[in-house]
Amino acid sequence: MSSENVDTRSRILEATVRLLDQHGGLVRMGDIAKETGISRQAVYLHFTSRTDLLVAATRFVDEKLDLNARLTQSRAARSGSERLARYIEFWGDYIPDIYDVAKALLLAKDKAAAAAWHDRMAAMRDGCRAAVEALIADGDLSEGWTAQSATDTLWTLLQVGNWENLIFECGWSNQQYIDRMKVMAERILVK
Amino acid sequence: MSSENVDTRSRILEATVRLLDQHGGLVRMGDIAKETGISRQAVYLHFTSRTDLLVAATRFVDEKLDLNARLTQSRAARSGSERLARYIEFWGDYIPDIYDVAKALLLAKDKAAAAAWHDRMAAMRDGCRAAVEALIADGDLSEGWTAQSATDTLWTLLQVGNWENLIFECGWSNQQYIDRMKVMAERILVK
DNA sequence: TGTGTCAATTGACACTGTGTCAAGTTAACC
DNA sequence: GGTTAACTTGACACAGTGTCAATTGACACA
Repeated sequence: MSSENVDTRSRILEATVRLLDQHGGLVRMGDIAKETGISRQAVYLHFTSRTDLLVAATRFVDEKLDLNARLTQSRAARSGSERLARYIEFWGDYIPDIYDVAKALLLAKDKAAAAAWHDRMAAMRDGCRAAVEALIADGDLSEGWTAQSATDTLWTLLQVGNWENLIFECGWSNQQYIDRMKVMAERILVK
Repeated sequence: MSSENVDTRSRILEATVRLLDQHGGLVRMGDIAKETGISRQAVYLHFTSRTDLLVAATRFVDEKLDLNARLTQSRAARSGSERLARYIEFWGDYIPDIYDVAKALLLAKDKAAAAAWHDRMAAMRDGCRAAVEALIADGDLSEGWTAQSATDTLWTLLQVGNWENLIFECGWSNQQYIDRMKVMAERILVK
């Protein structure tokens, strides 16, 4: 039966996430196997490659987080400016939850990993675009921006690398990240 | 004599920069040796490790660029706001010149490479801090920022990852990067 | 009671890239 | 002619990924 199969697969994913949260990035297939309590080769019975596993791990974490529920606040916003603020809150709450796994994916430098990362970032960009369009609908996008360039800007502002820098290098709290990011986005984009 | 030595060393560095500019990041020691016209082992007679070579390559490029000359405009600025603008121009002109080499250093994930990158970023932060302090001296730093948090923000805004995203993912020209970055920094930080 | 299936195990192995080591070559310099 | 230093050649250790083949053990079905 495949229920045993699915179970092992989940155990591998859980072990992967656990290890990544502890050691960030530098986790080997052998470590994961050990943590799961199976042989290294057994991991390859469930995932074709390390990247495949990492991609599955990010999806696995996403599923637990119920992103749609988290996004309702932003989607229900009644002004563009509010939508922008709620989206930044969503994102600021989300990053810490996926950071370790996402980071590992980013560090894996093969093409499949890059493509998977690209996909995630494209999805995030859609959220930025929606916020920018809500601003435009209100006539609140400030001078000098097109929908495109404003989306580019917001999207870039919210890059994981910026969060990483502000949290780990600058020592900001996550709340500071969210609050100040809202201020920045507001000042840059809102009329 | 060591002049032959120095000469070979320079040829290695030139070959390294050339290859990194062409193929970005994925350049092996053997490739560099081949491009230089020497054996792979000879490279190790001049550089103790790949990271050592990459660090030397960034310095090598820096030396050619005469950073002090490029920075005089910013340092001579007569207002905080102008200093900020000139610094962003300096940085925006600088990144394209070192991007490929810096990127390779960033991709090398050992500790020495991380430390070298950290140093470069710390130097860039000093420039940000100077601009922020010039703003403060003019009484022009906008509400809500301390010298520290404003420096954090500007520093983060100017991260290479943001340039990379805007140029390669969003398709901005370098001039657009500079102009819009000035607008952003101004709106965020200047009263 | 056997038979087939499927997950998992074990151990060997190919491959890539870094870095090391030892012995030998080449050329310049005295 | 002999010394020195840069360089060459080829072999090798090491880490980590991914592959392969033979085997074990459990469970299901008949």
